[in-house]
Amino acid sequence: MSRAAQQPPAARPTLEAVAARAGVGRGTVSRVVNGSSKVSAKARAAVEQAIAELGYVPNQAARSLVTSRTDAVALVIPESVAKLSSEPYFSDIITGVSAELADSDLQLLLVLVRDEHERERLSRYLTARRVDGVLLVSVHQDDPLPELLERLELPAVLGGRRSERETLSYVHADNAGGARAAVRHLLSRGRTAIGTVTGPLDIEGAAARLAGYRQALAEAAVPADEGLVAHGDFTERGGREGMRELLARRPGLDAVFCASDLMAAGALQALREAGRRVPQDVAVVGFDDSVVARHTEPPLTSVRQPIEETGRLMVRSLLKEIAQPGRFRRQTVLPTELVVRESS
Amino acid sequence: MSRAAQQPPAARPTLEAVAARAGVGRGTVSRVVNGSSKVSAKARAAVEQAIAELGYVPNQAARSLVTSRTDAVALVIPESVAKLSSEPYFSDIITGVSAELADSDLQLLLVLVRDEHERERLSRYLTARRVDGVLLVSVHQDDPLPELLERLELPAVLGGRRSERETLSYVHADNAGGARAAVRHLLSRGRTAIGTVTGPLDIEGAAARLAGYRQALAEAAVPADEGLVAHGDFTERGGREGMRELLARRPGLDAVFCASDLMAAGALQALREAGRRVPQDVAVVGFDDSVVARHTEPPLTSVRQPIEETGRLMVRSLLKEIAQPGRFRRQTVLPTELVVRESS
DNA sequence: AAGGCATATGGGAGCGCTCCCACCTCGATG
DNA sequence: CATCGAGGTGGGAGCGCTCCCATATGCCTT
Repeated sequence: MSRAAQQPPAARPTLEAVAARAGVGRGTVSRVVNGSSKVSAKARAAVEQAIAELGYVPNQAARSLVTSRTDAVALVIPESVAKLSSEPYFSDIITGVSAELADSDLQLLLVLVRDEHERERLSRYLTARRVDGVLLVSVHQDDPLPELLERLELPAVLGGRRSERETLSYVHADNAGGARAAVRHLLSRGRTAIGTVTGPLDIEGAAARLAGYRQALAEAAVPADEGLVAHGDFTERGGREGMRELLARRPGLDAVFCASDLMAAGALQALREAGRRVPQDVAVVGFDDSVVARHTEPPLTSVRQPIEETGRLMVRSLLKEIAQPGRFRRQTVLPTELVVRESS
Repeated sequence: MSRAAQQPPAARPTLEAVAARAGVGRGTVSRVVNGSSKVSAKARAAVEQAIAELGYVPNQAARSLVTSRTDAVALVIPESVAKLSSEPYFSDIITGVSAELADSDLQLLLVLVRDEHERERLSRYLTARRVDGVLLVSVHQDDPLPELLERLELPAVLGGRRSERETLSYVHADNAGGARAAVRHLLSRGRTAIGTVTGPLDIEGAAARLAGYRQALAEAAVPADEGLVAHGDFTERGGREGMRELLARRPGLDAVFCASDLMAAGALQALREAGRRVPQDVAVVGFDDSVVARHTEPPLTSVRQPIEETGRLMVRSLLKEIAQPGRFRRQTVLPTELVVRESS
């Protein structure tokens, strides 16, 4: 007796069981569960009571099998460049995405792609259409994923874009504008020899920040000097090395714009190491206005971009695209804002 | 013609189609796909070729319907306390979990629980058994989720534990030991009036850190002084306020152990504000050895706990529990390590 | 009073898969 | 040479649901 009781972990009731209990047909129960309006008040009440009594919960697999919807979307984060934990960008994206998704009935699948092998796995997964849509952040120029998404006609929204002629939907911050504001700010502080440490230029956002830097200088009629441009990779180490390079090439520089806060933190280290005072000798500006910006010594002036908001908007675009797959691009650009602190 | 070609997005081939093409029965194809050994080499070759030619990918929903496995696990993060982005702990857990999951065929569902309403949703989700297992971090004393997991007999592993008599499987760091090491270190530096800012004590890890602090003092025969204990909540602000409180109550204190780096960063602010030098006047030690520890001024001495490893081990335990649901607890404690920097 | 229409309802068919059982081959055995 | 079992194989049944069509019900129109 006790054996029998413990063996089957309380088989879940089915639609059919609910129908029987409520004294209606399967169709009616299905209609109630899915919120159809074409059900009489009486039938609805009976069904709802039966559902409550039985503790009925729909079986998603069965539903999915017939509707071929999965009620899940994937957030894909290529982790090739930065570690999740050191790059606050990803955490904020996740927060925004999750928050916006909470009101829908969609589940969030998190997929970190570390290497070729894992990308392969993801491709198979997407080909199997195991999700209704995909959010993809930190896209590289030659990333094969966006193309795959287009080919599969899978609803997708990018965080960032591959180029200015992006064919997929995307949401991103006004990187060029933000960089421009940063450099103008440095100019307004009387700085003239302004260097920059870029991010990986195969990410359009990084390229746009470099372009913004150049624009601002050009507007101010400051002659271009490629010796003032060092290439980083968004990491702290990259920032440190980029800064050292700049100092070696142009010892007289009096300001630097870094394409990320993490790199700016690295730059601060290199400057300290070289005995330069910040901001007296060299002013520093970062990008992202992440947690680190407030904790460096001195705290960083930085370009704030609304990352969490980016995640939210990505979801909103994706939901629309899923609702009506008439794939028309939805491309959103969010404004940035300069936050001035002691480093400039 | 062109219309017809564009309408159906290339209906995916089914098991049946593969079987027809390979000239075998459905059963054989299923056996090949699922790696059964009871298939002749010839049949296997034929099936594999057909799969390749047709680009067949199994339909997970159909499979799930009959096996009632979902091939997905959920990582549940209650976001009530800290924001994902300011708390590097979560990012590292995610990284570890995702890495360890990559080799299995399980998908990672990320569920951030912000409020009662979302917890409700999660409960329904779990009741529907939409995942094969659950990873739950940052458990509170009175969190109803662990109980639900036990009731549902859903494989689950906690990051941390509810109490010392935890009945579920868990993985966590040796919090008490880490705190003890931190305080001993301060004692060895000649500090005697050592305060602490605790985390939320309904999290066992935070309580254990406080206990470790007390143990170390007791061992050294330092009389207990409740005036040296302030309560925080793991946030920077909490650390700042806790430190202010301590300074007000015990102006003569010469060291403080904070239960998280973020709180230590806040404490540094309060100390600066009060004109105390670190470490000359007051030594500071944090916990976690997160990114912020390296960026504060001065950089923080901190207790390193292997967070990513925690995530990995949680997954390993969960996989075992899923494989053989004979629910026997697997409880792992990981060592911590003191990292000494300039703040002490 | 008969017909017409909108609204509700029941239930068959079928989604793509795994499970399992019946069957079919062969080589080994008595 | 009949018998047996092990290894392979085909395919029926059925997982729980939605879709859709046939049918029923009630009320308004002429």
